[in-house]
Amino acid sequence: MKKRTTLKQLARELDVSISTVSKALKNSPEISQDTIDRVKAFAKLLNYRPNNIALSLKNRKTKTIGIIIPDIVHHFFTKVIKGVEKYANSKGYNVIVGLSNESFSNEVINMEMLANGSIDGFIISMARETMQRQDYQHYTETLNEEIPLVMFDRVVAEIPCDKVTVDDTKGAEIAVDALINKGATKIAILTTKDYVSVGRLRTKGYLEALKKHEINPIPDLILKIDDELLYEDDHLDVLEKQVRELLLIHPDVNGIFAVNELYAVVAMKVAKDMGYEIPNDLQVIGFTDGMLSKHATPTLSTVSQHGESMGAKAAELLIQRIDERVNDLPKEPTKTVVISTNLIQRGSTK
Amino acid sequence: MKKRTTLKQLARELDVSISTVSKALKNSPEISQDTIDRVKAFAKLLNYRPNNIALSLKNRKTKTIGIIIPDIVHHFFTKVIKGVEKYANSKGYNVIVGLSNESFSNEVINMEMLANGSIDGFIISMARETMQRQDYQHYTETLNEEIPLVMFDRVVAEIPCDKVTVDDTKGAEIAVDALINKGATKIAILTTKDYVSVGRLRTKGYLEALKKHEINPIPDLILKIDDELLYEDDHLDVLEKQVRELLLIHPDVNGIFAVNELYAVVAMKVAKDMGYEIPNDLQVIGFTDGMLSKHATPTLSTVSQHGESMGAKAAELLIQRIDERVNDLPKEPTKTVVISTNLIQRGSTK
DNA sequence: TAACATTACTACAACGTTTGCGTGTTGATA
DNA sequence: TATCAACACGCAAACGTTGTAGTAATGTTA
Repeated sequence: MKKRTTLKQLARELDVSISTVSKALKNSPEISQDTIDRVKAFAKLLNYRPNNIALSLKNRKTKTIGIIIPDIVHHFFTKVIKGVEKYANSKGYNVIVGLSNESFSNEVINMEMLANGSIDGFIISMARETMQRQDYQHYTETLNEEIPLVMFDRVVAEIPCDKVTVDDTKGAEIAVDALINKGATKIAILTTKDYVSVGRLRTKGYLEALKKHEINPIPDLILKIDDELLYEDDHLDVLEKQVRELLLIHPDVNGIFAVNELYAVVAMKVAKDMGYEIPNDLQVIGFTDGMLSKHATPTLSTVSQHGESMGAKAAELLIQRIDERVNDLPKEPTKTVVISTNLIQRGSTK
Repeated sequence: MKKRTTLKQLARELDVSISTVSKALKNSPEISQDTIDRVKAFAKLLNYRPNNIALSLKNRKTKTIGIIIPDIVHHFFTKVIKGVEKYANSKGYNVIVGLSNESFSNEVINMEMLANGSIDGFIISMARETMQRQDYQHYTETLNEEIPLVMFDRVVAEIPCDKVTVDDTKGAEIAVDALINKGATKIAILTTKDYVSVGRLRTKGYLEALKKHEINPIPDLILKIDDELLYEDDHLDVLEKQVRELLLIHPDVNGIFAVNELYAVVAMKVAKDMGYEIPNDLQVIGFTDGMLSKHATPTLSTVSQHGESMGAKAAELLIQRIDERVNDLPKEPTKTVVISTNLIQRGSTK
């Protein structure tokens, strides 16, 4: 295997010491201009570039951050990665991606693979299974080892770390509020099981909006769908069936709020099939502004989560913590940054 | 900053040498069972884990591969990453992601950041700007340094490296063939400018299918859209306008083949607006099987690219090359693996 | 001309591992 | 009681850097 150019090689060929070469390349005043020029010329000739791994070892930091997400085939997470990457790159950091695939053990394994010194800190959104098991040991261990950790979107209060979330409750409330103001009187919600924090919080926002308008919530109209079927195509028909049943029993539903865009799109499809006209008979609002929302028919009004901002913010918080740690600065208390949502009005509402 | 447990610490506290600790942890026969037990117990107590960076330095390999893609907010690339990650992880590799954002300089910078020893090899899909400029110096340099490189999807013949592509021509041909067999007689194509290899090749397939059926291609029906507006929302209306004009001039078009799903979905939208009924008046087939295809109305028939397989295959090829290099095996000639496409029939065709 | 400052380097340790080889201590054998 | 394995461990080098401290060879000052 051909070896890359190293200081040692340059030193040997130029007949000076390794330190001289190192210093010359850094324009150290200790070295004569003459030598500096010679070294630099030769280094360029051999296309020398310092070995990052050696630097990481010496400096005890890798300038790399790890991001662990449940699924990459997902517009929201993808936006977050983009935000992380942009910010991280601007600070000279690289980004290494781990996919938990919604599995607890994958999450643990991935974190362990990276916590061996490969990264300076983590950005994480919990796997579904981790939320279900409520087993957070790997997070606390990471923190015990003083590896900084920032959680986003799917967070949990028990872990004392910086967090970036969306105001799920508020976002949902605003969406449902909008539906009501646009004339919807009987509003259903398509949400997830309660262990998914975002589903729970958005349901809360739904209820609060109803309360504000003195509408009594009807349990039938709250459809808690098993999150597992969210991205598995085979199960989408289950979702369809449930929505169909809902509309059969309550044909006068004239508003639907869905906690993600896929539920919303599926609901629109079922409703259209059943003869509803959107938005006249039935108005729909989703959550997360992705490709589907933009290109559904009709286009879907939705609560935008600003994934890219979330990613950038998470990266910012993480890098701050890394600096704090590396420079032995006093520890700031952990903070939770809430990114505000906003409602994007499109064709599925009046 | 708290330092992580190292062999040195264990050695000091156990009052043995560093080598003894290292060997004990590896169950070396040189070390007595008694010592092995003591060391292991203590190591577990202090939660010792070997420092990956030090290992990387020693072994001269990082067990990390870099993937550089033009855009992560894109279903296809996301699928590829997933495939890469899965395969790489199964082989003990990590994946570090670089985003070129379709920009040449970003691509170069990203590669340089990683080529400093941070990764053992690259998996790359070219940025649009790189294709336009046809400047491949950074690829050849990488190869000169003997850093293995695998290109996928957007590849270029000039670079002597392993490649993974889709049979774009064949895939397009099959799609157009299907349209014709289903009764379409006047078929338009929505494609990209020619510098985008996939656009060019798919157009070729379109022409071949027409030829096979002895249909004369009509230049008007070949719409070469500037790829730049593909993911920039502001420009989507330009696309819409072009499709609308096409249909106004040629109202008897009864088939559309689009080289990606977004073009297809937009075309369907315009056509529906203009009163076409899909698939009865007009049949549509797209390329790339993403979220949009599955959830458009009607659902979109499409040529599936099998992104995940492509990613897995690319990773496999790359890791083979890395092994080859590390173990100084004789160099296999470079190969190009073509992943076959298949046509998924859905609601937009009869 | 002895003492000292300056210049231009080199040596060395350290970051955390692994591993081939050397070595001191046993107990057994001749 | 010398000789020799076998055993259990330590030493040192190596991976590629950086930075501190040390050192020759000059030139400058008293």
